[in-house]
Amino acid sequence: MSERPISVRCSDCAVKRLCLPAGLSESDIVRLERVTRAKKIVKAGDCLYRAGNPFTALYAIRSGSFKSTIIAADGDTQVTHFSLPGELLGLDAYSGHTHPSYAEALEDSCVCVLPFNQLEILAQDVPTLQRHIYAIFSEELRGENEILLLLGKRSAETRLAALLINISSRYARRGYSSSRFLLSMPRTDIANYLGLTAETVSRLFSRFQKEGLIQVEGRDVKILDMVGLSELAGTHCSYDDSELSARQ
Amino acid sequence: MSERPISVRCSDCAVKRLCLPAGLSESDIVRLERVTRAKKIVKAGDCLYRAGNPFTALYAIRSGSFKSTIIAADGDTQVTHFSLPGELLGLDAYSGHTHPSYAEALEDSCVCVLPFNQLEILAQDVPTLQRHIYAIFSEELRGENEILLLLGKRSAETRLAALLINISSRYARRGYSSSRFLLSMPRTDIANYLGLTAETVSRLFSRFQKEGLIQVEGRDVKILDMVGLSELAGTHCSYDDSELSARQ
DNA sequence: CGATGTCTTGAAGCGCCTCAATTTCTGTGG
DNA sequence: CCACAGAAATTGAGGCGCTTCAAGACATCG
Repeated sequence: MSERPISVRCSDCAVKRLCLPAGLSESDIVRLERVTRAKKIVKAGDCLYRAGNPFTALYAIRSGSFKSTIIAADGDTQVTHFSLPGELLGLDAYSGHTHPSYAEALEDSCVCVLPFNQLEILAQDVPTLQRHIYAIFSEELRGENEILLLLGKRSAETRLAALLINISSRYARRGYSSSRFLLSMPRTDIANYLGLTAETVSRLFSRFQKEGLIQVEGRDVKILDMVGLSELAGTHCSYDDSELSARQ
Repeated sequence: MSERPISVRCSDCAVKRLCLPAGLSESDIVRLERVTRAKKIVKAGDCLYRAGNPFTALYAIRSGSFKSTIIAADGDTQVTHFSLPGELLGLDAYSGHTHPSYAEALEDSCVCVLPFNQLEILAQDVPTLQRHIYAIFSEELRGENEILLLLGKRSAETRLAALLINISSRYARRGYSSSRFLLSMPRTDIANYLGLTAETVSRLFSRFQKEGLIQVEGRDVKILDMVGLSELAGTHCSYDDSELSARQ
């Protein structure tokens, strides 16, 4: 896990529309760049941080993807998030001064290191940034509630359909195809995240394919019937406009 | 749902240790009081806000309790939170400018209205308050992850045991008994929150009683074997130190 | 007092898990 | 390049935990 200066600026970044620079003025972005200078490469399977590590910074994903997990006292593990470029990691660590969760790279990834005390000071000075940070926290909470609904009330097929629709729309926001993508996580992680077993997830993938909803080959997923899948998910594609929109 | 000036100041408030004033200096508390002047009485069964209502303020619970729910497109409901005095409501509303959830009073309750734009301005000026707000957001996220673990991986008995331990410790923090309390929510809400049915919850209450872990009579709960219940919950009483501790 | 909502208890059914066997994929070294 | 080992994914059969459905007990309130 090397830490080296990679000369990429926010204003050139592929995900600036989704990340902290969103909505900032040119000059404020320049100030933000001073905070986001450090980058970190995390290889697939390595952890960006582990539970118990001191909290010093937030991390913005530039490329790659991560899974967040917590481990209970008895060793039981729960995958709580899958994170894509432009999203922030570490938000849950502020209050306890240590990370309560693990962030493991699902593929070779690159993140911006955002020392939180510097970000805090900058936000004090740049109301737009401050509001954006609130919005990210708030949006994160809103999203968690949707997952609670999924885990609390929904059938296995609905859960998987909802995840596929969710990932699809998040890829779309990033300019990738919404109908075809490569899942960066293994079936076991999907199952764990959805509160299911890998076997059930595998069976569902097969069933969805048989029903003509998707076409799968390992982690390569093609959505053939977006409407049908959305109906299964029960969200009516609502994820499309559920991402953060921190206007003003 | 009346809105009237009730002359109570933060410095006199029963839950100031748990609420926004925590850690603030005398003079900063005075400034905070100017923001928190408005109170609102919400009668049992009434909603403090509903999904779709414009977001204008956060609410700090002074007395009583609330349940937060979201309603899916198909009408399915999920209880996402039970909130007690000193806790904040409305945090999930910031990003979308409207509340995504409902907050219904479980009993006659009183809240402080915190107009968010005023709070924002004050926080800009009072770093301790700013950090406290971050801490509350962050803590909230951390808590949600624990619930995900509960819903994703735990058996019905573990879920209920964990909820009882959780509520017990939250009452304790407020100076009430940790071993005996009155649940303000009906079985259906508990079941919904835990992703179970009311019948299952009822059966578990009966079983816990038969096993000598608790003594229940309707909503009146007495915990007879805190250690045993904690072991069932799998948390080893970890909820005790999981509340927000927004030092510096 | 009946009406209504909450809670409890029982019996039957189903959805997902568990266990197990096989196939496919991935990387590694000969 | 192929052989091999280990992991990941698939598929099947059986079982269990919780849900569903139904009936009754209990409390509260007009």
